[in-house]
Parts: sequence; C-alpha cells; structure tokens
Amino acid sequence: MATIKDIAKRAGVSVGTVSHVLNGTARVRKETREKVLKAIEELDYHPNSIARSLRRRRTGTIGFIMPALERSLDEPSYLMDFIAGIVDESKQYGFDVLIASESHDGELASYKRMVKSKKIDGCIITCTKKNDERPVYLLQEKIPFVAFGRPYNDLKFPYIDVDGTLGVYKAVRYLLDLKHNRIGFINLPSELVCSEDRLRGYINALKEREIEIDSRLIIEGKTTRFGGYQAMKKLLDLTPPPTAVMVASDLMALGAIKAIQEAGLVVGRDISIVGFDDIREAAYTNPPLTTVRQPVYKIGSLLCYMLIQLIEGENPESFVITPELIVRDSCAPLSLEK
Amino acid sequence: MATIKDIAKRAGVSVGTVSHVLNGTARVRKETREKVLKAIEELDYHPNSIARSLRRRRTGTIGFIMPALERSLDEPSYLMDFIAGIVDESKQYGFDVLIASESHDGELASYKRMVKSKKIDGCIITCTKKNDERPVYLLQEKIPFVAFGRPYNDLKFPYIDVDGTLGVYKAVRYLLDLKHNRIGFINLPSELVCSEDRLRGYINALKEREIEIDSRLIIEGKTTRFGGYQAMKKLLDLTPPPTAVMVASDLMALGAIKAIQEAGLVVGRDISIVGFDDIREAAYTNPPLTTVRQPVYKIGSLLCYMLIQLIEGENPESFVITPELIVRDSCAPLSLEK
DNA sequence: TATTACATTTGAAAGGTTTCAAAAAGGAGG
DNA sequence: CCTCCTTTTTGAAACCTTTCAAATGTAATA
Repeated sequence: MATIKDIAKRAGVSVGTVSHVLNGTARVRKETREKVLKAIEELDYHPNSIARSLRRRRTGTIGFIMPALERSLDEPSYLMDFIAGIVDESKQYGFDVLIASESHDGELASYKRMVKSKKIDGCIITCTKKNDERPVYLLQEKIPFVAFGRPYNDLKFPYIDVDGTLGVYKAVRYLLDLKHNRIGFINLPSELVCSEDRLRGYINALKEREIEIDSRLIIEGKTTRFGGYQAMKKLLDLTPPPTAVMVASDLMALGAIKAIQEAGLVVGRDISIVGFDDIREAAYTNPPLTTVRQPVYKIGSLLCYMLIQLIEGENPESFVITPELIVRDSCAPLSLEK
Repeated sequence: MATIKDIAKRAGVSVGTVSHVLNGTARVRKETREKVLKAIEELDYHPNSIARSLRRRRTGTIGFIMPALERSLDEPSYLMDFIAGIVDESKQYGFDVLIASESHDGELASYKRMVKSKKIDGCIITCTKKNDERPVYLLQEKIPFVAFGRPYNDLKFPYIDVDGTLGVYKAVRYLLDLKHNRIGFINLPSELVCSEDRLRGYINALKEREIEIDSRLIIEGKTTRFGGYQAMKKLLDLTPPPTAVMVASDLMALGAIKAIQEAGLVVGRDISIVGFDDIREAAYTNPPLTTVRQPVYKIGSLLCYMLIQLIEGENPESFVITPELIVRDSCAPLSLEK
C-alpha cells in the first residue's frame, strides 16, 4: 500500500512537500503540486489516518455510547434516529463515529475505555440522570462532550434539551380543553433529569385551571413498553379511573394502549392518551397517537455539530427546543364519552 | 498524560520491558514485572491505542455501515438489534465498532473511506443485493469482512444467512393448513438477494399442495411500512382478494395491517397475515403478528465473532440458520371467515 | 556584482508504541 | 576463575505522518 514516501519518490520531491500539498499547510509551486497530485492519483494513495492521528493528536472520531437504560429491552425507540443524525452529520465534517454500549459493570467503564485509549476526540451523551457520573468524569478529564439533556447539579457543559415542561403543559392543556378534568400522568423514572421537568408541566397545567393534584393519578414506570403497560393497569384500577392520560414517552404509551385495549376500552373514545417523543410508531398505532414531538434526528445532528465545534476550540451555544404537539386521533372530548 | 516512557523511567527499566509486561511478549522477572505494574498503577497509565495501531498495523476496530435501504424512512427495523449484537460482542474481544452511513453518492464511497483510511481491521455488511459491488470491492482489496446474507454470483466469503425459503415455506404451509388456498405474497424488492429465496418458499409450498400460482397474487414492495401498505391495497383490489397474505418483512406487514384496517376488515378474522423477521413491534400489533423469526441480535453477535476470527487469521465457518414460525393471533382458519 | 527579500523546498524530529537482534546478567560445571 | 548456556533486559528501528527551522532558489534592488 502506498505511503507518503512512495508519493514523494515518484513525484521527485520530499515528503514534507507532499504533506503540504495534502494539507495546504504551505504554498507550493503549481507545477510541483501537480506532480504530487499526479503521483497520488497514479498510486491511489490515501493518507494513513492512524499515523496522522498519532502525529496530530486528533483522531477525527467521536464516540457515542448507547445508554443501557434504553436498551433494557432493545425496544424500538428514538435511539436509531438519534444515531442516524449523529452519523450523517459527522460525515459532513469528515468525522467518524465510534459506538459502544454501556458496560454492565459500572456506568463509566465504557467511557474510560474510549477516552483513555485516545481513540476519540470527544463524545456525545444522552439520557442524563440526576447525579450522573459521566459529565463529572468527562469534565474532570477535560474530554470535549455534549449532551442531550440539560445539566443537573450546576455542572456546566454544552447541551440541547427539549422543553419537557412546556411540552407536557401543552399536551395537558389540550386535554383540559377537551373537558377532561381527571387526567392521569405516567412519568419516566425519577432518576432521569427530564422526568422532573415533565412532571412540572403536568402540575402547571392543572394548577392553571385550579384543579387539585391527585397523587394517585401520578405514576412512575420503567421506560419500556411494559413499564407503560403496568402503569396504565394501575390507573385503570382506580375508582373512578382517569378519563385521559398523559404518558411521558411514546414507547410507554404503546404499552398503555395495550392495557387499555385489554380492558375492553377504546383509545380515543373511552379514554384519551397523549404520548411524548413522536417515535415512528406513533403514527401507526390504532388510533394514531397524539403526542409531543422531539425532533430526535435533528437533535442528534445538531449535537454532533456542536461537539465538532467544541473539539475545534469553539464555544457552541446550548439551547432548549420548544416541542410541538402533534394531534392525531387518540383523544376525544369528554362529553362524547358519556 | 503518561506514556510508556514515563512508566519505564519510573520503574527504572527500558520501554521494551514495559511493553513486554503489557503484552506478555517475553518473560520478565517477577520483581521487574511488579515494579512496572506498580508504576502503571501509580501514573494511571493507559496505552495509546493509536500509537499501538500504527505499530501493530491493527486497529482493534471493526466497521459497520448502515444500509441506505433500511434507512429510507429511518423506520424501526431489525437494525438497532443487529447493531447491539455487534457492539456487545465486539466488546468481549476488546474491539470497537465504527459506524457510518451509506453515502448517497455511490454505494461504495463509505466503504472506501473506511478501508483506505486504515481505521478498521474489517467490516460487516448486511442487506446484500444481487450484483452488489461491496463484496467484490472488499474481496479485491483483501479486507476481511463477513455478511448477513449469502453470497450471490459465486463469490466466496463468510456469511450467516437465514433460510428464507424454509421460513416462508413453513409460514405458507401453516396458512394452507388453515385451509386458505388463495394466498397473497408481498415480497421484498427483487434486487435483494433474499427476496428470491423467500419467493421460492412460497412457490414450493403451493406446488406441494398442487395449487396453481396466480402471479397477480405476488407483489413486490419497498421495504418500508408504506411499501407494505401500498402492496396490500393492490391485493385488496383483486376480485376476489386473497384470504391470507404472506408478507416478506414485518415492517411491511405493519403497513399491510393498516391497509386492511382501513378497508374495514379485521386481521385474524377476515384476512390472515404472516410476517417475517419478528421485530419487536410484531408482538404488539393488534392482533399480535404471526411471523417467522430471525434472531437478529444473535446474528449480529455471531457475525462479529466470525469477523474477529477472520481478522486473526482463522477461517470461520459460514452457516444458515433455520428460522422459526412464531404463531400469534393474526391468522385464522378459512372456515371461520365464511 | 553583491545584497536583500521573498517564495519554495527540504530534512529531521516528534508522536507512542512494538519487535528483534544483541547485550547483559545469572547460574552451573569444570 | 573461566566457559558455556539460559534467562532477562536493552536499545534502536520501524510504523506513517506533520511540522518547524533551516536551506535553497529566484527575483528585485542597490
């Protein structure tokens, strides 16, 4: 396989010159450049990126570690879209994406491996938890990183977040406008940073209408379909059960729908459901799910861009995205149900 | 950050010795080893894998490129499971996974980039097509690779495949046993190697029962939910429409179910459906989908293992997996429908 | 012609490992 | 104490780039 030396020899110049042609790091006479380019073409030379990384102290690779949480059942979720966003964007800048899975032994093991081995220039984290060790570690080791999800405990790092409070607020207000006044809320596990935000949206909406919060209507479940299924069962056991339910993730909403169907009720007639995420499946449930959209692919690609900025020494701006309520057919006015 | 030199200095030995301790490439006296290990511990030293890769001419990284086909709509599909299988397995052997997406400009561009840049030791391909350029290229460049899907055009490479012919055959025979005799078949695009196999299974099953093949009942669709939806519409327009349909992918089956529901029919009563893949959603459709299971996570991890063997100079055995029919509730005997 | 300034090119070091031949150390036998 | 053999350790080359100071070439100016 051709190396830079072969090119130098063939073009009759020094390796330094070839390097300059390759990287534009110095002026080189036009004729010389052309000789070099010709040799490169003829030998089908491609720089060895490993050698390059070693010398430059930059690998052109970013890391992403699949959160174990989302993979508990390897269920369909936003993850594939998110990764696609990262990968597509990274390509624009000549970066590659190294992917790993969270080790079962200690959260941090994978990050340490990635970071210490020097294979990556920075990484993207998602699904931030309260008291998450990862940002602390990455900050301390001075590894560039960006996160999907806002910082907790006054740590400082670049992030993108979706305004979960606003999203849930919009959704619940929508249910209230449909005359529902006994609205359940199925939330994410409280260890997740975003679960608190979403709960606040629920509370805000109810308070605004001066509806008393009934804590029995608020249930926390695992982030899986089954988690939603179980939570919904509990809500259906209440007397009276809620006439509408806000579910903090679509995946859980799918489980909730199943629970409702099993109880012989019809979603969108007997009981209204709103989800959160707008995963692909949401448009295909029966009835199609009304939900709060998080543009996950976009967030993936934006985060990737931010990370690359950070790696290049710039200072990307963090921001919060305003989610949109996507109205489909899983909700109906209360009056119809009577 | 500590380098091997720092360790050598601190332990009072040469770098060569440290390297030997690290890799077990030579005997070193117990005391010496302990001195070295102590220094490593104290300085929290981790070998720089880039330097190591350069010298060893091995990166400890394998590549996977997301097929554009499956991503046309980034729909949930087997891909996430497949990747998880690869990533989890690679970890066992200290390999990392580099992930890229297929370029729109020319199939091969991503592979060339990965391969030529020397970032990977080998790669995994999936979704092989008839006249696929990728295996040809990889073979020619002598890049170790393994494939999910058998070779076409007498190329030779290690692969794992699922016996699509047998899978479809089993499924169709199951429908025949339920007394259906007008069975539709929605197939994958014919450019895919596996589409032909699956069609053969359909034909074999019908021939065995001496049922004539009606070519109007065989439709090819895109590998998306919408593709299945469109194909099903066409089948429903036939007079008479089929009483049962074999769909060559679950994702397409989801679309088909939607089309059936829109036509006011009930899946599992008015019309029977069998899918192929057993994606996560299959268990959650209404009614749950009877389908042919491909153990995708397992295939991902097995392929990963095979690739690593290949990289290490061994000669992994290719094989074909016998798929299993998972019976759920989307099929009913013909008699009931009358 | 000698001097200066500038554009272009070069050579070698550096980046952090592995590996191999050779050197050093240690032990046994004479 | 010397020789021979084995075990352990060493030093330097190699992997392929980038980069920087220095060298060379060229043209313009005095």
